[in-house]
Amino acid sequence: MLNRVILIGRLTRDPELRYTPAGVAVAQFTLAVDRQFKREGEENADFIPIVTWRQLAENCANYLRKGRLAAVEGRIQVRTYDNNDGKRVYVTEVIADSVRFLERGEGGQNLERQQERPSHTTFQDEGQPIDISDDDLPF
Amino acid sequence: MLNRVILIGRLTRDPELRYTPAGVAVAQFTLAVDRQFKREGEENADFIPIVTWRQLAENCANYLRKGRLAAVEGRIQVRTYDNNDGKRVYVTEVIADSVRFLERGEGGQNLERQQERPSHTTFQDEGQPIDISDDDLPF
Amino acid sequence: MLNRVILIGRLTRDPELRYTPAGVAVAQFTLAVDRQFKREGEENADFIPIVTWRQLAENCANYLRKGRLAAVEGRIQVRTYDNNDGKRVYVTEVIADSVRFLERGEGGQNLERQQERPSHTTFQDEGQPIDISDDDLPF
Amino acid sequence: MLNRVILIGRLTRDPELRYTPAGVAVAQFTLAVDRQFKREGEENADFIPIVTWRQLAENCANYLRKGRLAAVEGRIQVRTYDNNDGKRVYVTEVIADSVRFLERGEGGQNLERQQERPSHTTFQDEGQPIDISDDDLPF
DNA sequence: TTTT
DNA sequence: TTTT
Repeated sequence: MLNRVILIGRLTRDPELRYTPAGVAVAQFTLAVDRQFKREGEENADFIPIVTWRQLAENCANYLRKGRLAAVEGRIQVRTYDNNDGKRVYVTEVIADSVRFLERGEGGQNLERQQERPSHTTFQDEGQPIDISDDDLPF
Repeated sequence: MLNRVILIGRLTRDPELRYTPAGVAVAQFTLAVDRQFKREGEENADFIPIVTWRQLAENCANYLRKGRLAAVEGRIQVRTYDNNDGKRVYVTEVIADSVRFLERGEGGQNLERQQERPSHTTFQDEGQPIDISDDDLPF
Repeated sequence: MLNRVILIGRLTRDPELRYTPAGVAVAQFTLAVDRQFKREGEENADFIPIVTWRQLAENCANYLRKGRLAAVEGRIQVRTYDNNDGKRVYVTEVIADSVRFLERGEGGQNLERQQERPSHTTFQDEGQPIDISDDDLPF
Repeated sequence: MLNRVILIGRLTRDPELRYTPAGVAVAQFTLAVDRQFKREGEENADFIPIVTWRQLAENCANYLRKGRLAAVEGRIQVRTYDNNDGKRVYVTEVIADSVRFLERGEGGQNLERQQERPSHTTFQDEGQPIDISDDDLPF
């Protein structure tokens, strides 16, 4: 069925790049998406965890940095696992199939990895889902 | 910033209708959204919690039932609270501003509340967010 | 950049299936998408032309019929050509990459082609755009 | 039914602000939305006409300029009218209900109207559609 | 040229 | 009629 999410927000930290045991790249970061209406005594943003795979993961790790504005297109995924206390935990993430960098990287931290970075480029994930079980996941 | 979600799926149960202390209607239900690609030994759907407010909540409670197909438009919201063990818990929900009923209700459980129900109608939330804190929430 | 469209509506006619000179399937149909607010003396729907390619085109031609409810995901494309009077004409279409059939086909016209039709299935286009010029287009 | 469009692109010109006979503000501009895949001998962008109403129209006219990057959320609308030669003409536009300015205005043309302009602000249309017929339209 |  |  249909499951589509489009977000524009800023990264709360640099993306974290890892690899599955099978060697597939995964990058994770959190988008702070400002809310339209602000209320007293409340956060004014939603902090939404984003997951990207394969080449898109590597591009995000190479070109995105904390504070940068990005547009993310993807789908909501709900993972579930049992924690140490035997309680079921629900993890909701957006699996991105496209990430657009809305600002050029002009300085900032970790610049060394940003040398060849593009500005205003869209990166796509073109892959099918990978056959991994949750315990293969590097996080 | 931009935060938009569009889902099509089926209700896993009848919607639950409650009221805030201030008397504002809230309805909750879960949408089972089938995944595009199926993998071995895994759920083939994401179960996504939906929240609706005001008149839209009442319409959902009146006209939607377990198993029905619906299209939901809204935004991702991440709530956070500390549980009994003093652990921070993250709750991710889709706050709907429009719900479209994609099937007429023709029988099924709880029919009594469905007498005047429409088929293929879209209901909208037209309101601003309500000023409630988390402990006002009836769930 | 980002260009995303999501529509739910009914087909105004059966899809038209054609082939480019190179043998690539193209299907076209129009979705009638009801407007939220109705006004006096006006159409109550937008009639939006949809184009699908390759296997998705064949699936639409095989399983979709006039009057059926469908969800379409795609992007807006604006083609331009010069007509007989030497005037520039703008054609706006939605190029679909996914079509979901929201009703099973239970009779209706052209039933012969509907024998094996699925209900509530999503079909995807997985292809890259094809290298054709406008005069290769079979319409 | 559902009719949702999300675009990110650049304005091809400054917005044009007009008023209906009843005094309602309308702004129009065109978004150049780069295509994902480029093909030989073809435009690499779709040029999509955007219409905004009321306060949102005034904000666009005040703060958006040619070349600026913007995110637009809205719906596809197809208008139809008969031209001088008695031919039916179809006009497809995106009626925006939210426009986000993705770049601060830092110089450029027509700066005088940009003094108090915000950066990275989202403006919303909150109105119902206005009861106008096509010949009231100022364009 | 329009669907329910 | 098109933007970077």
